[in-house]
Amino acid sequence: MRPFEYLEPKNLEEACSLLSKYKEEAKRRIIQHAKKLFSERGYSKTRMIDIAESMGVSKGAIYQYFSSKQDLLISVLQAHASTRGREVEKFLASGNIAVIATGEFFDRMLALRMGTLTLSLDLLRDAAANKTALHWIRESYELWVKGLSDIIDNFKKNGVIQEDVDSESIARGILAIRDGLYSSISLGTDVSKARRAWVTMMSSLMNEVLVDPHLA
Amino acid sequence: MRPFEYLEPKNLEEACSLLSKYKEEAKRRIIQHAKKLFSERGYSKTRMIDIAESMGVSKGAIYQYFSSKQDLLISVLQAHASTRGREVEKFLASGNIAVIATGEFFDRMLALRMGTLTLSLDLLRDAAANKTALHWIRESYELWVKGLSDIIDNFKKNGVIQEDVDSESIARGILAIRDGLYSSISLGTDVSKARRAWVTMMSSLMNEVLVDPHLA
Amino acid sequence: MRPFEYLEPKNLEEACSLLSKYKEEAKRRIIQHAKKLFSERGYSKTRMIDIAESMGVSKGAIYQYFSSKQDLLISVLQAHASTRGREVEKFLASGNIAVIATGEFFDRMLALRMGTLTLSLDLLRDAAANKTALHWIRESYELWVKGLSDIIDNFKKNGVIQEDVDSESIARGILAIRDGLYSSISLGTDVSKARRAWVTMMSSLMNEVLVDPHLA
Amino acid sequence: MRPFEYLEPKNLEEACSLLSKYKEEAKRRIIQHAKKLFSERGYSKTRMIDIAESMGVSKGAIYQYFSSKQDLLISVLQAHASTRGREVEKFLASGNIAVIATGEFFDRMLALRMGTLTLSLDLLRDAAANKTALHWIRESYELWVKGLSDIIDNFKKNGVIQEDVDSESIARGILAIRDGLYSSISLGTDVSKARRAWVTMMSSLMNEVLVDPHLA
DNA sequence: CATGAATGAGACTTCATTCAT
DNA sequence: TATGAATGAAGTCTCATTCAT
Repeated sequence: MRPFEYLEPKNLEEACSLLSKYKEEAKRRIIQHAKKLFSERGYSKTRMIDIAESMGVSKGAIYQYFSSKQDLLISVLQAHASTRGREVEKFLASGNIAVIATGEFFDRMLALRMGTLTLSLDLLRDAAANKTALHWIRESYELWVKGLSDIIDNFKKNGVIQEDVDSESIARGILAIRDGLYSSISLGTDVSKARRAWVTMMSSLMNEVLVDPHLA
Repeated sequence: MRPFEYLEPKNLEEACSLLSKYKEEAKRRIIQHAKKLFSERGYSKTRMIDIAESMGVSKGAIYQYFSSKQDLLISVLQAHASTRGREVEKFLASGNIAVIATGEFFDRMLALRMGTLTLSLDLLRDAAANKTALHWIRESYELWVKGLSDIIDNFKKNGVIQEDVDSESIARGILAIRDGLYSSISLGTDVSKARRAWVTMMSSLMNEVLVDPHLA
Repeated sequence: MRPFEYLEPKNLEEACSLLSKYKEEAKRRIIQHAKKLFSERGYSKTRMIDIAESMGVSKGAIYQYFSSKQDLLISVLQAHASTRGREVEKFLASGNIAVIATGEFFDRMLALRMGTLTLSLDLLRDAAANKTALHWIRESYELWVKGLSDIIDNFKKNGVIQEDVDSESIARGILAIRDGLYSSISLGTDVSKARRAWVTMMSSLMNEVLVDPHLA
Repeated sequence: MRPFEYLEPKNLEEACSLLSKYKEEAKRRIIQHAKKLFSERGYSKTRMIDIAESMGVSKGAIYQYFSSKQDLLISVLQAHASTRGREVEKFLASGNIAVIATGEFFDRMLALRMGTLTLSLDLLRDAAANKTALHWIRESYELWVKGLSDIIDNFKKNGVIQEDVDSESIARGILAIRDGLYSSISLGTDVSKARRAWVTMMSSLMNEVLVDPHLA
């Protein structure tokens, strides 16, 4: 069985194009399934055959696209990092800082973060993982910090946030609450309780840092 | 080689007592070393021989004290849970809420938390782990939440903290920041940056919840 | 290397059929080799690698067909039990009771019995073996007893054997001689001496139980 | 704990004597317990600690008397062989051949034979066992054959048994029935059924070989 | 002489990876 | 390109044996 649907090409050019697309899509699907399983069970406890079976293909098929399990992990993380880049952009797009203190915001963010933490920690402990992948993880975390800091700085310039707040520390604090609450959810905490904690903490924070807390 | 030093007994009674203590101590030391490695490398990636070699004994020796790797993990977690209980007590003993917003407090807490997060997530994904262990982890987390909530409630009664704050949500938020910052440290963030973020976040929070913020 | 020869399929249907046959045959061959070694060396002293090497494959290959050494033993016994069923049928097919007292009969029977005794005793002592396997062994032994008893009863009806003989006891006695002589052969007794003992004992028995001993 | 009771010596000579006796007895007890377990569970599946625990001593104690598990097995078999010699003697002491065809005789014989067969087969398959032990087993089996043959020959001389019977074959046949019935009992056959088969077979045989079958 | 903690060779089993089809 | 049987390195666990006490 093929990991991605096969379309009948009409000529050589289209055949090449379809093949290329096919391979692209096949890789994407493998990464998608691998990410799901790595996040759920952890890297070591996920077998290549688990990934293959979750897609309905054979083990061998995966090796057509990835040279090893390590390579697949790296690809999963790469894909993750680029997704994150887009997450940050979306985050930046939001015009009003106060939305951060809402339950909706929490839910949306949670969905994006899902699985990332365990994935990152797994790779981190894998001695065999190459330096590049490690670098991506760290860099992508700092990307978040930087992105959030910049937003805060922007709001400072616009007079929405007070001049004297430590943007980077606030950014790190917000991300920490996100990750900490996510971990607690992994450990069994109700999402509703975590959401409430988020709203409470963010509301307090907004009260402190906003020039005009009435906006929050 | 013995995993724990041998002390010369003076009589039969003392010999028996020493033997018992010896086994106790041997178990404790194995748990200690296992905890360190499980935390650093993860459960799957830590081999029994790694633990044995880190203690300077053979792998067979470990099996005198623990029937399997799983059993050892459970014991590590049990030991962890009981340690946590004591942590909560110490935490409760601190009289002044405002110390929470200090770097010293952060450092002390970090030391206690070291290794817990990764350990917990690892077990969580280990399908073979028994329900009891899972229960301990969740329970011990909720113990923290409860302990912290109670402290906050106490301060409310004493008029130190405002009546209308949501104690549980604040407690969850504080623990989330702790865990999130710890994770970021695992991922490579400087401890100093994490500490600054902690102090910033906690100071803001104190300003919000304390009746008389000047105390903070 | 494959444990069983590969045959070129002519079409898809045949390919599927061959694949299925291939796996069937592979299992059969593993069982065959395992049976030989278990019988010769005993279950405990036969390593999985011994079986694999005796077939010219790697030990991993065996685990594609059997989930554990225990599982393989069970399968060996199952195969044995079904073979025995066929033995009993062949035995029943023989029309003349007197052939039982011949050396040829002994040789043929010995070949069928080869390996069974030690195999059975081995399993019997293996506490981990499941009840089902134990049941098979016992049942297949009683199948022999029943089969032989029925033959004797038939000969009683036909007036060949005297009415007052205890069919079941005679059946058990005959099987006991068979097994006892086989054991002695295992312990080093010459086959020729065992064969002579068989003929002597069976001739005596026939003289006793036949209505007209001249037939013997 | 000591494997054999300790008696207070009164002088040096007595001390030496007691020590010697003590060691003798300790060996005897170990052999006794080892024989029981080897027979029940088989050599491979019996652990040194099982033997030690069945006696209430430590593993180390056994190594004071036997250099290895193999050595212990050899000793068990040696002890067995010498016991057998005495069995044969007792057998010879019985004056009346016809008692052989009784249930009492069967029961007595069964008790003596218990465990021997599996023990012998176990050693036989143990490649590491030395040639001497193998020789003992075979020799002791032939000792039985010879002993029984001699008795039959004696009865021939006394005119109790017919002159033309093949003593050795009859002897082998009788031993085969004994061993075969014992095996069947191991496999789950009722002792009562086995006993009845024995009596039936032996009665038939006596009828054939005795000069005056009325004695039987 | 007895003990039992420690050792380490060796067995079973898993699973990433290869490769013939 | 897809398949899945075969491979074999590597990990867990057992247990005979040693040896300090």
